[in-house]
Amino acid sequence: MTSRKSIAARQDLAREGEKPTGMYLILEGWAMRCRQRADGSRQILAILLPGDLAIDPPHRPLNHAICSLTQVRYGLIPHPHFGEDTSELPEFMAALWRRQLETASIQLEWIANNGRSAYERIAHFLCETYARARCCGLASGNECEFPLTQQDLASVTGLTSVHVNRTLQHMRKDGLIELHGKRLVLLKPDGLGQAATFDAAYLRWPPAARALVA
Amino acid sequence: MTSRKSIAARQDLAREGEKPTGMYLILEGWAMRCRQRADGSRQILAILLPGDLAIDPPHRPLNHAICSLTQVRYGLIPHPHFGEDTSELPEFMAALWRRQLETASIQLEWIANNGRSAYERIAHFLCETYARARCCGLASGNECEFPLTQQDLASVTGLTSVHVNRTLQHMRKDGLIELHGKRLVLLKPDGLGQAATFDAAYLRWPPAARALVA
DNA sequence: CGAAGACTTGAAAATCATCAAAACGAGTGG
DNA sequence: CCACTCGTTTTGATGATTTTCAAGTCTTCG
Repeated sequence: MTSRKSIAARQDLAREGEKPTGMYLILEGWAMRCRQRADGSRQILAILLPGDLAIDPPHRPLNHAICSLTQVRYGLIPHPHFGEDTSELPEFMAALWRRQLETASIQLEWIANNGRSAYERIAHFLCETYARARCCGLASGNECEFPLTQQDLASVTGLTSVHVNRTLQHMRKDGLIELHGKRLVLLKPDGLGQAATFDAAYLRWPPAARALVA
Repeated sequence: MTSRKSIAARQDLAREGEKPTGMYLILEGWAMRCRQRADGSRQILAILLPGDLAIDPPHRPLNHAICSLTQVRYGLIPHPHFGEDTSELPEFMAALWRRQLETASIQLEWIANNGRSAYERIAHFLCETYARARCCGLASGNECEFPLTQQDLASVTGLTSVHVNRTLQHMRKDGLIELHGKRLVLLKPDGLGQAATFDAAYLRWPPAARALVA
């Protein structure tokens, strides 16, 4: 890793238009891929948790930004080199490849959001995010840190914050969740999963990232 | 490549629940990733054109099917092996890696659909698909083959076929497209691109696939 | 305490879904 | 060539979902 940096909440790790010089490895805190739209609204394209890598094509301007949600510690790892004279460790390449396949699986699941209702979308995102947070050791019991505002949830799901608010109230009335003060509690994980048709199988959690962090 | 196969239109190359034994390389024809939902409706998660690779985590059941849209010729390539004793060609690995990054870029773009209106979604899909088809040599002038029905378009965009129909009529009235008989014409590519806020930069087209096919 | 951001609420309007039926088109067999 | 069928496209009417706008309340934090 070339460097380790720290950055405050709600700042850019990389801006739209920049050409990434490496892969961003999140060491601590929450980050996201975030696109600014012409009308000023934002669209969140991915959530990055500790251990996650933001890998983008090298030498190409990003068409979105990579931003912190909370304070973030991160590292910038040079892009791997696959040429004849590669000096990369094979197990590093293997970990990277698995990671990328996992990322693709998560992205497919987000694409499936297009066919889901507001309630399903939000429920699915909460299930996924909780599961991922849990695997980074960020959850205890049925509870985890959750630094997204309802506005952020709206940017994730492509809904308005007003509708997110009402849908969350609906979920609370259904006794599925608690959500306040940057903290999420799954009161009925199974019920929520059912509402979201959530099946965690697409989430694999090899501790590849830990090898990279070490 | 272990084998080359041919399959009729609207058949499964791989079914949900199967564990893929390799990567599906499309040689000819159109294919898709397709999820069957509980209520019977389908959701199209990706379109696969000649030269495209469907790569999934090995040894894990697919949570969706890979199906043909038209008649398809394809090959099944063993998953790459990254161990110490890897026997893969470095340029093969490099091509594979670039391919996967490209796929991730396209997927991010589809995720952005969550924040788009029906008109934008459809316009964006048409732009992207035309651009990709063009790069496979499947387009001439502003015209290309387009084997998706309006029902398929609905499955891609997460809309109903009725609404897709009305939106297409709207586009025709705007003089942007012609679409009938499995053929798409972009009458005003720029106008359509503008309506979709489409920027082709995320599509890179290294002829990597050709190296794989050869 | 004050200010800024986040959350909540209500009413009206736009978008999109649902249901049902009709028109169109391509292919098949008589 | 015609009649028939099947899938696709088109149309209309109605209803649900979601957005928009605007205002109010609640938290958090300096």
